[in-house]
Amino acid sequence: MNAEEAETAARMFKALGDPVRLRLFSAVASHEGGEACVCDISDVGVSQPTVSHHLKKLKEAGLLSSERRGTWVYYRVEPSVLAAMGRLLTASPTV
Amino acid sequence: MNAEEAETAARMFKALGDPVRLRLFSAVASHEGGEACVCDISDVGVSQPTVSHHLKKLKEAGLLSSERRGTWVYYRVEPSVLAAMGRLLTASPTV
DNA sequence: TGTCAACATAGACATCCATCAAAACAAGGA
DNA sequence: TCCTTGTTTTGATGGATGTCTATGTTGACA
Repeated sequence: MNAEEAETAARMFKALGDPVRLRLFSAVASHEGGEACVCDISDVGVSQPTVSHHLKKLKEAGLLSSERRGTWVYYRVEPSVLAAMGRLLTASPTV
Repeated sequence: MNAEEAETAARMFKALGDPVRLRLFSAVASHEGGEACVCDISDVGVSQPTVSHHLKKLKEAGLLSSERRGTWVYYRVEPSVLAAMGRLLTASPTV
């Protein structure tokens, strides 16, 4: 694994390396339809701006995407990125 | 996912959320025999004490274990923890 | 147009973290 | 015992990060 690959992958792991973000991500992933509006997942113990801040981070890391529909903004997981991260962990050649 | 679970899992993701640590971890995992001494994997572009610092972090997160054999200290991956992290990502019910 | 609700941004602040140089520790050999 | 090599710990420092309050923006509706 070269420096560039490590940089990209680390950015994604880092995004999940915060308890609040991990709970938000998990809530979106497990929500009905694979997507959730912010109002559905905001009960993680921090203020609303903080939730918004963390969702932005997850989005910047490529783990979530968002779309506004009327009053609400819906977040959904990016399946391909998720699968890639999973492979990176389980496919480690622990010979 | 409750707060406590998130705390534990986030600690592991966080440990891999640094490019240097990710490269160190990958180097140990892909090294012959599934283990490597520090001298085998120190060429990641930072000073040797920094390497030691990061290896300690990975160890504290439960991702690596270490053992001293004579002059050298060998690190190896903890397969069970790795598998659990992989499951956490790929088993997300993206219904 | 005005108001309300959902969400995002800005700015401030305290804390954490990656990094290095220097020193300490551990083990083997002369 | 002294020296050399491999590894960890310590202490310092600059930068990143999580959190809040306050404010801005966007869209629905009367």
